[in-house]
Amino acid sequence: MREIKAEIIHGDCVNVLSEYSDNMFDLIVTSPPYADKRKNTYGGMAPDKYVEWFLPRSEQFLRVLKPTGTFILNIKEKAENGERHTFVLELILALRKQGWLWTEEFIWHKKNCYPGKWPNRFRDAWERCLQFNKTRHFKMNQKAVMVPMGDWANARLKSLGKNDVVRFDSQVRSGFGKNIANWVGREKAYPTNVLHLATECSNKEHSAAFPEALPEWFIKLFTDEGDTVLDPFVGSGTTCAVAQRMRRNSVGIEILAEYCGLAKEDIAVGDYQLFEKGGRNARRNGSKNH
Amino acid sequence: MREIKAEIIHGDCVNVLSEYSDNMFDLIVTSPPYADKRKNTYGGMAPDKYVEWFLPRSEQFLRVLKPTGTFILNIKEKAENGERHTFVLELILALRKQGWLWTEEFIWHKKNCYPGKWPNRFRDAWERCLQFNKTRHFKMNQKAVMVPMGDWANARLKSLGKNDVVRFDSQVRSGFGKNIANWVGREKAYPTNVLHLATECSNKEHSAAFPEALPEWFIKLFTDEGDTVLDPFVGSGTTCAVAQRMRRNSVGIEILAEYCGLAKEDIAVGDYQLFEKGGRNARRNGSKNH
DNA sequence: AGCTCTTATGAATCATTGA
DNA sequence: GTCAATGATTCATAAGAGC
Repeated sequence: MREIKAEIIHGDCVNVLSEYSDNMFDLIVTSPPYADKRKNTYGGMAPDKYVEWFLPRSEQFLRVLKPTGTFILNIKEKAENGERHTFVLELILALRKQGWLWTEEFIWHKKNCYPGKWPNRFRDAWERCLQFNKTRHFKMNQKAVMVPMGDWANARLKSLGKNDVVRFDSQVRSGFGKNIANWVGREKAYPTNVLHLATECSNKEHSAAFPEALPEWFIKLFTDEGDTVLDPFVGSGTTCAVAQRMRRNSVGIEILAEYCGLAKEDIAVGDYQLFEKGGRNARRNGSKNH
Repeated sequence: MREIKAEIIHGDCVNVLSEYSDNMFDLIVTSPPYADKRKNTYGGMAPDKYVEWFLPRSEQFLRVLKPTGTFILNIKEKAENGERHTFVLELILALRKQGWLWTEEFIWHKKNCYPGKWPNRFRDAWERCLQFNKTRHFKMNQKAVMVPMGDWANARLKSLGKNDVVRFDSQVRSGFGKNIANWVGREKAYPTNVLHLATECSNKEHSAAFPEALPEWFIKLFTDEGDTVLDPFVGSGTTCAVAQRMRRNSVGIEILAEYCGLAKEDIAVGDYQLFEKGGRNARRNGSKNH
């Protein structure tokens, strides 16, 4: 078996990537810091400056991505003064001008979105997962995501517990998944461009930007084993941990030193997890269990 | 009981609305012709020209909508040459320049979306429902659209024990205090900005732009009984039929005569009036309708 | 195992207060 | 006034504990 490498690099991706050659990566999947009024958070920048800040970075992404590669950008605009901010729309337009193709917009439906109540707004339960490409002919393994539950379902088809039905329904939302028994021997269904995932609510001290299932899904869809994944805003290292577990090489870049430390721990545990064949949650709490 | 009126008017909404006074409508909800679909029937509306075509119409919408009213625009860009077209993004930006507030973007998740398979694209299972307003203080009846609560509340409300009010400590972190008193006597929760509705599989010959549940939801949310709803691209009349059933007055405008006929059938005899653009004079098509 | 019940918590938003 | 910080509101999910 070939060795799988996962690197976490401390620095600003615009600088770090400038030292990489062209056409290195098969997939870029990331959840950049959102524009925010609060200056003291993660490098917080004003929404008005966001596009200007992003473009030099995406220029590097465009260069280091293979022609058959894909760039997935998870982002959502905040409400401000009663309005949705338009910086994401402007970013899409600017990226197209930069040379990207705006291939698709996936919706991540956050089933357990943040609570709250306001006089003229409901809770925000979705985020954008924007797909950009360099060419129309990119790699896409549709079959890899045909079985939403993966090996898990095959192992459990015999028992047919209540939870099996529930989890299947929540993944597919297709209306025909009432009973997992119907699924046996049936032709597998392709997913749509709407992803139903819960955010992770674990007892951890630091929060991941997105749940592991999100990068996992895109890595399955847009890469093969042995390919190389980049997350230029890797945060606590979720993307690299998932990539390693799935036997994809990965490079994660993070500007905040304290996150880099966490990210490296995550990889180490993930490496161990290769033998476990356990779920995501097992890996999260791995240190407790072993 | 006051009488509820439903009018279907044959004509182009930009002309028809010019004869209406300011501030007439409480809600505008519509699903306009998509840019690339009915190109031949609507006079060559290429995506590139869409914004230009739309703005004179939305200028009328802005004028005839009450300050407390809401404009809901159901729209989705199609994929063309492997890319999503950007005309909807450009439209949002243009509408803001025109004076609209872009208050929210609801996602309509189409549970049973159109089947099909493509080499590098999954089925499109969602559409945008863009919410625009004239002011920040618009009418919104949140209680009217509440949904059954998750199961956890049922069990929870019986016990009402202990530290249900804890987490109020609220010193570190922006964690919520959970004040169980807010749940007493409640069986329903507020929805989110993601709508899960199936498309309708009716046997009608025309293709319904949206299922009845969609205008119904927004009419519930943004109007009271006796209010007045406008659909400037009413098509087969779905919006007016729903409005009448919910005891809201409505005006539907449609440029295609054959759709006007269908719309007429949808509305109970005696409760609707069908007008021709440009006045009540008997004209060429008048005999067909009356 | 397989239930139920308990508990923790998350890329949120707005009105108000303070500098 | 303009901008930043604080307080108030709230629900789906999963881990863990108990039976």
